[in-house]
Amino acid sequence: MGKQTEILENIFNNILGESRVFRNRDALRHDYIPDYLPHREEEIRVLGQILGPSLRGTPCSNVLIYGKTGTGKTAVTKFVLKQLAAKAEEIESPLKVSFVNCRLAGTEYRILSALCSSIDVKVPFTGLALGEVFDRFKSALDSEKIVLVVALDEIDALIKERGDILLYELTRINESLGKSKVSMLGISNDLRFKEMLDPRVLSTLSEEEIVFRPYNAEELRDILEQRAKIAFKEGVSVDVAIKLCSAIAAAEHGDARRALDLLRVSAELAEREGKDFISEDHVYQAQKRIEHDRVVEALRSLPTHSKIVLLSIFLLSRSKARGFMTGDIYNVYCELCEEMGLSPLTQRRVSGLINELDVIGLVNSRVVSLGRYGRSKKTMLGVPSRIIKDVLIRDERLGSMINYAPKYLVSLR
DNA sequence: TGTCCACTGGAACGTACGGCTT
DNA sequence: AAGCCGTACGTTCCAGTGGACA
Repeated sequence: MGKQTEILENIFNNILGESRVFRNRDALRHDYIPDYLPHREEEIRVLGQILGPSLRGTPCSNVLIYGKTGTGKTAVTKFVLKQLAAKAEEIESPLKVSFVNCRLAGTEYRILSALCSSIDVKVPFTGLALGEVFDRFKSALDSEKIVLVVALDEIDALIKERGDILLYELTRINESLGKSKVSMLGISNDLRFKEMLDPRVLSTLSEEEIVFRPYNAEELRDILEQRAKIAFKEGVSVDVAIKLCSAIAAAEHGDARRALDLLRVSAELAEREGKDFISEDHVYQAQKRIEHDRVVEALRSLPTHSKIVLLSIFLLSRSKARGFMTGDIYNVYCELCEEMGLSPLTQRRVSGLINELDVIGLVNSRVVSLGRYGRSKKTMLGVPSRIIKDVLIRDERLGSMINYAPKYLVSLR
């Protein structure tokens, strides 16, 4: 066996073999649903009471669930739905449940097709008119008696870009249904979501409301401790790490997802070092690591023109100025495009791309007024320029432009 | 006090695409 | 095969605007 083969063999064996730290790594993933959710007894009880009637074959009230990310909305909902479905099977009730993440689904079409597949209706990936899919959904529902509980996770994503036509249709579906009934459960982490909604939809949808408060540090600690028991081997010392992880996450938004990620990555770092304890230092390293990975990933998956816009801002930020007007960015952008033999997008579009970069957090921009000199957006990098350079320099087309000196910049002085 | 800059951001529209129905 | 559909990504057009300057 050659030396290199041996090295790889070792690495693989290490990964496949027994971990010194983990017993069940999945327990730290945020999509893992434990059989007990600490500090959410009340929410589970209330949701159970609301959905309960559906077991008897009568439709239940529609519910709106609010709360910031990582407050357990999705976990509680999935937990309750799972038990509901199990109970329904036990007593042979005509109840079906369907859970759709609107943001992941992406489009109205795919949301509808997910709903269809939950009642065993096959629809093609694309090609059908929305109305056609909706009709199939309805007629399949009414072909037998079904009580369908539909959970729409991240429902705000559906409204924001597409308006509430689909939601409107869904809330009114019961009126045209004979035997079957549909109940809806909307989950949103945007509290302003209600304002964007058609009042008619809102009143039907929010017959009941549940608000999920963020977890505080102690509650987060309980959650982490519970998961740690499942995830880690006995004898692995994690108490310090758990304390720190929950403190950090509590200081941010009380986000359990964040806390779990932190703990998992810290543990992976410890594991890689061959340690059987997780230190505070591991947690701090993990914090940096998570942020770094997030940025790198966001950066890499950017479309070409967004990258060029970002590169323009990067090049501009080499001058000492702090924050750049859209006009300046656009000029540099056009120059880069020409240099690379690409036709530039319009300024309107670039302005939109800057907004998108702002949303991801790669840049920070705000609208400022310069009085006589107009009104524009002032934009600066939102992440260390080092990272941007490191990623862009590896880019096939953009790598060579990283040291380009824009003529426009020179002409400014 | 009004003017007017340099944009912003909404809205309507165009085009390309994959993939269905008929 | 033709025709239609939803989606993604752009363009074109334009009304609206905060505040420095005359």
